[in-house]
Amino acid sequence: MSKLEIANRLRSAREMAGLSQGQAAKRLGMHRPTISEIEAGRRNVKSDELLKLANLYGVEITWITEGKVNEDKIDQSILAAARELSSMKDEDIEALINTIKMIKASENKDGKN
Amino acid sequence: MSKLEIANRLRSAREMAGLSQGQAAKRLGMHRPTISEIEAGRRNVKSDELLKLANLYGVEITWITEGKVNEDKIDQSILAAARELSSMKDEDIEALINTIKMIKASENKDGKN
DNA sequence: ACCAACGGTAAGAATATATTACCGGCGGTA
DNA sequence: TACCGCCGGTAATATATTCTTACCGTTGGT
Repeated sequence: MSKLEIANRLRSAREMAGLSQGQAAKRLGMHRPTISEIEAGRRNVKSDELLKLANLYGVEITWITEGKVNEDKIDQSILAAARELSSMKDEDIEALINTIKMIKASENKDGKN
Repeated sequence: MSKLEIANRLRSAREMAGLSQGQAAKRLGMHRPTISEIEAGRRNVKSDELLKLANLYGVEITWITEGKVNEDKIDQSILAAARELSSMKDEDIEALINTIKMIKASENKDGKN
């Protein structure tokens, strides 16, 4: 199903990025047959591979997985937060705080290419 | 690494969606231990699972994988409330906003189990 | 006490992946 | 022609992961 579509879009993205399977594999520390099998739809893509592939190919993950492009950047974010906060339920705030802790805990991570 | 972050966000998303591991597993035709192991960061998430999970939980894939959401706008009413939380850094605030949006989205979803 | 649901995890079977190697095709070039 | 280097596909098998069932302790309700 969407596995094949993902495979196809991964191949398209790689080609649009002007990379061979070998080049992509080398850059990501993967083996070339892995790329080949993935693009053939015979091999699953792990979520962290998906991240690295999308990043290397310069596309958004949602384009790989769903074929959709996400638009804008977060700008007026803080304003947004304020309003949303006011209508949140207590349990949601609790979950939110847990998430904040999580964010804090994983703060020193790298995500860029 | 990001595998653990993904695991944490998957758990957060599930909880915010108000689903137990068993409910989520049943809905997606997965086994409960699979969800458990994924959320513990011991099991890889396949790309199609990622798709289904994000969909079920009512969050965007990019939030799961990268902790980011590209989305719209809101107002400025309760700015003060947000500022209270704003001993955080900008990047954390950004993540916070994304989380809030996610929570709101899940509220209107199929909250019930 | 019971019961039901939750989430964690152990263990062996089943499946998937990693890694190496080999294949044929294709452009260039001598 | 032959040779070369790079490309992408794939076979083989040792290794790793996942599936599946089952059991555990905890919690909340009756």
